[in-house]
Amino acid sequence: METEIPKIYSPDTIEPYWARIWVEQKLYRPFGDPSRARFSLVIPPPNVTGSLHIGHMLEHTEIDILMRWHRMRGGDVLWLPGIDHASIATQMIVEQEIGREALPELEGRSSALTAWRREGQRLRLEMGREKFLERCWHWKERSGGRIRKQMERLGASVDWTRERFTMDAGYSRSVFEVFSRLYKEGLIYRDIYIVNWCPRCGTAVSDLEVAHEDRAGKLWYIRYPYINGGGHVTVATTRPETLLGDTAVAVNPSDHRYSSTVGRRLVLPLLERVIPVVADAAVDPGFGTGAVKVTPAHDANDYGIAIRQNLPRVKILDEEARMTEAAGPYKDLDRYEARERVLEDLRKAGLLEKEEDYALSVGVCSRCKTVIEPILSRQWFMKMSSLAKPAIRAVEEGRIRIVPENYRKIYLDWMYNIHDWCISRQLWWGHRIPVWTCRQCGEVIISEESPEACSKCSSGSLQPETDVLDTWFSSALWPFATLGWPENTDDLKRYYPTDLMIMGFDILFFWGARMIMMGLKFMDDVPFRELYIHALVRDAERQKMSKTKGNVIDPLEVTEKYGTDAVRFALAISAAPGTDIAFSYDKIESYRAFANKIWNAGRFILLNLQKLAPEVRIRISAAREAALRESVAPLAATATLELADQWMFSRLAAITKEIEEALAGFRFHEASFKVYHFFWHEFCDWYLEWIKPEITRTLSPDDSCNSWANLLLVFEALLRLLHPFMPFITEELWHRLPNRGDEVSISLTPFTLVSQDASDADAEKEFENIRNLVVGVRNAKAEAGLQKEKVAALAASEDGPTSELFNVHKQTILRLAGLESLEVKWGRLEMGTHVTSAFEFQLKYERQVDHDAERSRLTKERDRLEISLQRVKNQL
RNA sequence: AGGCCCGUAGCUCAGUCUGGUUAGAGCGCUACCUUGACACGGUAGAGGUCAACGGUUCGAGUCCGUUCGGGCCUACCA
Repeated sequence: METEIPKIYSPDTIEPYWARIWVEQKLYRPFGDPSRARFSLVIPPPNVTGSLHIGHMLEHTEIDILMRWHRMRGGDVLWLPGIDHASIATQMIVEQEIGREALPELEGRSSALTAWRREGQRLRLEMGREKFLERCWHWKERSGGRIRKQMERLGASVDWTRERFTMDAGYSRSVFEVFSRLYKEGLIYRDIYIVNWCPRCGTAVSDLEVAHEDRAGKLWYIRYPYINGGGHVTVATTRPETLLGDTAVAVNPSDHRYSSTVGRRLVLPLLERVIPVVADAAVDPGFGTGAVKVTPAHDANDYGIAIRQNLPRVKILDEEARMTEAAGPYKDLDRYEARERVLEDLRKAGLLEKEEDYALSVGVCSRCKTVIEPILSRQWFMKMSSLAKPAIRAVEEGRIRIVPENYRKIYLDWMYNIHDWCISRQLWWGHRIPVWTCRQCGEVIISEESPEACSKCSSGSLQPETDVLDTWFSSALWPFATLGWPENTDDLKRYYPTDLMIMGFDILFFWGARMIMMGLKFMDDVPFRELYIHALVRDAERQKMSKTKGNVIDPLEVTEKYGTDAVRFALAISAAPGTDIAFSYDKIESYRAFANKIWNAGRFILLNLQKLAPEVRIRISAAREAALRESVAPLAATATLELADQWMFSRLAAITKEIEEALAGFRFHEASFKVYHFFWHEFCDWYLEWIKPEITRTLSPDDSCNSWANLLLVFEALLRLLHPFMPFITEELWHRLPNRGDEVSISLTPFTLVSQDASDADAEKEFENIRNLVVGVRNAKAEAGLQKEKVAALAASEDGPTSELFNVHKQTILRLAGLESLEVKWGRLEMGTHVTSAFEFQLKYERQVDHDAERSRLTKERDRLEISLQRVKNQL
């Protein structure tokens, strides 16, 4: 009975089927078995803000390849999935949604987004905190579900039973615990300090959330007259409007130009306030005039000067970046209107000395691109220096290995220069800071639930904190909070520290560094042992993908069009560590072709299997299976194997090892390229062609079926080798192959890659020698390069090479190439070859009817095997 | 102001860590093949002073230095 197998592989029915089965069967729960090698990883939780983009798909593909690989080697593998609440990003999106609902008529207009955001923000305040949070949770359900669907469709082998969300109850408990402990230790404090304020989002943001943009600006030189006449001091500034908040002019104490000026008093232009000239080492004498205006409330540097010099702080900008009461006549003006007015007035007063063009880098909100305003504000901070120290040591001592290595230095540089972290946000969506302040006595109460009364004075009048924590505060706890901390759960004991973390460079500081600090602080151990930084996916022109440029590749769209396996493979084969990926539809198409190639190789085997007479038995003996598993010395005694089988078995063992090495080093491109090339150009082009006559032959029950047994073993091993890269098609074909219980039996266990872990050391060595003659050349080089005298002696002697190793290679070449003799002279190997190409002549030789043509070809090859002594001699 | 990455075939990229095979792949291109797994295929082929210069080495795409071109990151640049 023949089953119809289509000529073209169609992933659109097969992939969703397996995706569903995998989830339903909860296949990817870890064993929890201590006798197995543990491998755990917690997912970098995607933001609930929307659906996954192609960068996520790359990240998940890389992780999934490793997870499946470790699982197939018998490991106890945990990949824990989850989602991040993404405080500021989600709040913005939900506001925007609310705005859109209120103003549907703006749909399609270019200004719609801004208007919706503004309206949404207004409506949020109107509906109040509770209602708004309901909306956010509603959004979370929708978006979280979408993300989960996408990951299932990708075939991500996560354990859904352990899925976490950064705001679920248990997780929030961890957040509270951490906050409370850090507060009690004095590592979290509340203070008035200069913070980065986004006037549009209405919240403080951390240094990391400020993006820098180069803009053309101007440097204005302004005269500040002495109070009692007799000249002026000129200062240079890029922000003249902040003059209104100046409380001093500062110079460097060692700047002789100003030594007599320090201590004198000036009249602040426009406002006529009297301000002193102070000396402070923070002033760079080389900038501008060497004298700098000091605006303590709106500049972090100046704030430092103000503290040291005991200067007053005048806040002239409010939280919407409008001028305050303190700005006198400029009150209520926007910061840019104020700038124009101030300049105009200075000009009129003759105090504007000159202006110069000046390239400045201006800080903008990384969310909404609004220019950030440094503002003096009361916020919560985390002290970082004591937390950073162990995190620096962990990386320096190699307890965490960062790959690629250049990121290690970047990490360390940042950690050495770390500043305190502003952790409070004036937002609603997120973990509310668990603090109440007594209105009576000012006592600060840390509590998970709303307390009844002040613990100190028993007053019932408590002021709750309204701010929430920076999203990254909770993310920093991810590796242990997801495993149940602060409870000492079995999962925590078994799977912490995790073995690996994979993330993009963009969140190394936001997240990676902070996880390391928090893990060391609360678990007294690193959160992960290796940190692999993956590349960015760009478009074919290496441009960043963005919706506005319209060059995004949507994972759902390409997955539907080409199949998940093809997209995964295209991503994996492009993923060279440290290099961004130029991604294109062309690429995906060529790996769809690869999937089809795999399909058709399988189809060929299955069709011919069906044609066999029912009484024909293919038996796979343990010895044959062992030959495949341990085929490290293919040319040794395994006499039952045809040459082609020996070759195939040896190549399979070699390539498996190479792929495993590549995966261990996160060289996904290398691993996938190897499996691609091997499957197509060695297995299909050579082996399958070689074995074809045997496979298509009509067999009788007396036939040994050796070729069939070999082919089935090899093909099945190849499916397993391919599985981490292309899980769907390999799963489908694997299930179509004859199984245990059928007459034709394949006894290799399904979840073991062919591996050479337990190989005989001598055999391995011989295999290495034979497989790669290049190694021999290297060794010859080492002898030649390092021991010149010895080489000179060798070169002088007529009887050629004396090296044992070299003779081995000579013999190998002779045997493989089927040559009668070979002239070998000591020196440089002109033709490099290895077992593949040697076997290729042999295979071709035997396949060709035309022996003469092949003989001349081999003669040609032999000529290229000539080793020339001349060069070495000349050089010596 | 520091730091990082990239420059290899017409295009997009591997290969550089660990120097040594005839520098590879995909797409595109040329010729032939609709052959019983696969035209999303096969066979054969064209196409490369590996950005430039200098150094180390018996040997450099690979290591070191300089320059040019492109991109990126960090920073309390007033």
